[in-house]
Amino acid sequence: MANIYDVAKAAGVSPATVSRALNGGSVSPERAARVQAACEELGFRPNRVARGLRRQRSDVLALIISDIENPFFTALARGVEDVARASNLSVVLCNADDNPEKEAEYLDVALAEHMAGVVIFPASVTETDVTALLDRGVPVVAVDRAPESAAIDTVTADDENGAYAATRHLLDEGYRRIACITGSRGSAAAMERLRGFLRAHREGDAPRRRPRVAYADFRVRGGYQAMNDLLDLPEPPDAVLVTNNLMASGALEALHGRGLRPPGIGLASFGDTHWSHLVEPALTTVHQPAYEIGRSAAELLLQRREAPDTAPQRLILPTRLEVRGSSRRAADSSPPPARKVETRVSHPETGPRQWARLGRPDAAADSATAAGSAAR
Amino acid sequence: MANIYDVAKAAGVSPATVSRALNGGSVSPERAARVQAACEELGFRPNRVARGLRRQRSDVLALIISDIENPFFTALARGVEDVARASNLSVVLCNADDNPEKEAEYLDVALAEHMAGVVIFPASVTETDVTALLDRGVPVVAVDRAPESAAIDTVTADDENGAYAATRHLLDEGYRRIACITGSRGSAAAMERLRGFLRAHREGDAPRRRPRVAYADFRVRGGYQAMNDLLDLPEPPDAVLVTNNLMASGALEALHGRGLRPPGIGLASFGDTHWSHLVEPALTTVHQPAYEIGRSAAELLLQRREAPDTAPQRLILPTRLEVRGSSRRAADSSPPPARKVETRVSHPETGPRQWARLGRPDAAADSATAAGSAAR
DNA sequence: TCGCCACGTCGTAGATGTTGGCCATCGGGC
DNA sequence: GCCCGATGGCCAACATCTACGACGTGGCGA
Repeated sequence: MANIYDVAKAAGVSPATVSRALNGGSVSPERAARVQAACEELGFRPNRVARGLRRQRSDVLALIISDIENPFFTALARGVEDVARASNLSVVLCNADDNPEKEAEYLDVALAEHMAGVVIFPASVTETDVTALLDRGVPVVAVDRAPESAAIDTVTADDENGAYAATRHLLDEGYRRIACITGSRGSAAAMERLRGFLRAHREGDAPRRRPRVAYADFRVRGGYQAMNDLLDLPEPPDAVLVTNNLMASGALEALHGRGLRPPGIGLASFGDTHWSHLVEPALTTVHQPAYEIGRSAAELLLQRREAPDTAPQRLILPTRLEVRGSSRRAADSSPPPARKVETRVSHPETGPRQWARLGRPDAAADSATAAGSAAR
Repeated sequence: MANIYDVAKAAGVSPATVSRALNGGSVSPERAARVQAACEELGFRPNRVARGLRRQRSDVLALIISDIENPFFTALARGVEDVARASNLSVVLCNADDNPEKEAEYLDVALAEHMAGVVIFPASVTETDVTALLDRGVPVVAVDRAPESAAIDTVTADDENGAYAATRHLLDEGYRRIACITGSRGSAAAMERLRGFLRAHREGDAPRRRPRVAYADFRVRGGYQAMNDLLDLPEPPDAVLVTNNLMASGALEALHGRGLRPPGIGLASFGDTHWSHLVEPALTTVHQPAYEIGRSAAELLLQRREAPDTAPQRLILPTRLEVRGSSRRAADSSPPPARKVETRVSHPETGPRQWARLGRPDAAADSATAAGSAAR
């Protein structure tokens, strides 16, 4: 492939002039045109590897998550990539599977590749060490949890209020023995959600008894077992808040196994809304703004790239309660249309539910078109 | 950060010896040990950018798909990344949104970055042009469709037999007016699936009338509208085969809107099985081996990297029919356990359904554990 | 009118960090 | 003594960007 010397020769200028012409240096219009013409004629594309070596930084950023097959991360990844693309950056995808060693390997690669930045969902608050990156001036933004090793930008969802709203909703529907299936005590998100759940129980009209809490592992099987354990209690709950999408899937499976459905049992969960409006029993969900979290994380990264020495920011994005399923008080045979609730403001929903989250920038007119993607 | 000269100085050898010590050249054990020690002391990591420049190829491969938010691509991406990681490669993720221009930009980047290879789901059979990559010796593997511009390795699912099995199943259940909602005529996969659907109708016990086919756009809204159109016919179908997961979501939405469910209407679809066992009406699905397609594509890429001049391969992976929902003939109030059918061999299913596809290599004992990932 | 200075433009050379080719050296076996 | 293999050092190459210096021109003051 043609290199910058070939172009220089063809345009009758020096390589430096070609570089300046392409990267916004001061070049006379006449020469710039000659360079432009030579580039097109030779099909010249600057070698990004050589550029990266010389400039000491690449146009690639790393996204380290636990598993792209989790729809939460899927939407997050899309948010990151959309922002990156707008700045001519590429995204490398790293599935660390919640394994600190695997994660450390990827962090090493990010360092060795001189990457432009890292967006990370830390596998562990204590073990994840990003100081090597920071020392080298590579910006790092954490999602959901902040590693202890350093103070860095963080983006989170408003887990506490989301859990509060969902619990409040179950209480309003008349459920009185509400349990919570949450994640391990090591997860900040799990604790936040539990906090919101408990806060709703401290209000005036809530039952006085202490609500039951099951700690599972944020995985399908964990949700399945926790739900079965709860249902086996001598006094089983009449409603359950499940704090992530995978466990919700397992919990639903358990309910299916026993033929339980509302209004016999109330169910609310955190998670995405791809399919939760289609399942039975209908699932009220705390929608997490995964796409927006990804966007924000990438934007913080770009900001920090420009201004490395500003104080770390902590961003908390609002969640949204999507209410579905028949109310216990007004037991209705046909499912009512979903309502979306954000900070207690509700508005009706029209048309078929979209597969993708709303708010993609290019999805203004018809979000299904932009979001849907094609085949399969 | 320390470079190879620092290490050489610290170890008392030349930079070339350091390079050989790290890359498997012939170095005396004594010096190799000194180099090793120096590396660790200085925390030396070879600069992958410089290495890429010198070696004229990088350790990164591109995955160009239409949208990572589609679970099919999500599983595919995971398959690609697992194989890549085992060979110390990284994966950059590119969402082309079925837009040939966006796709061309990403192909350009792959060229400019001297990437190790490209796995692509072509946005268009006619417009997608990968010859520039091939000319530069960059291996390209196509998934699902083969671009016309060149003969390259391809990996596909056995769409035709999958559609046949699903249609056969609906016929066996006693449905007689089965319609098909498929994708645009431009998609090879859509045509393959339609072919299987029609083949099942040509068998002895099938109804003589010509089955109705709706061409939609492989998107949620397309499935919703197509289903509504079918139901508005004077003689609506009593069962429908939907040929992708997004349209299936829309079709289900339409059925919900009319309160229809089996055995009043039969439904089968292509797609993933994350949630299809939880929805109502229960969805019989043609499981596509997305993860395995990703693995195979990446493996073909690595093979071609080693042996560039072998003839292009065409790989077709089997699909699997996952039967659910009450049979029309033996109308059963409680849903029977799912059966999995592959080439007409069925085996019973136990335990809660897993979120992730089976077959992840490290998921032997408990696939939920490996697949589940953590928080959210 | 001449000279100096400032500015815009351009070319040369060097730097980025690694690897591989080439050659020299050394030691052992025949 | 010769040859061969193993080992290791030097140098160049990969393709780009940028610091520095040079050159020309135009303006302005003397």
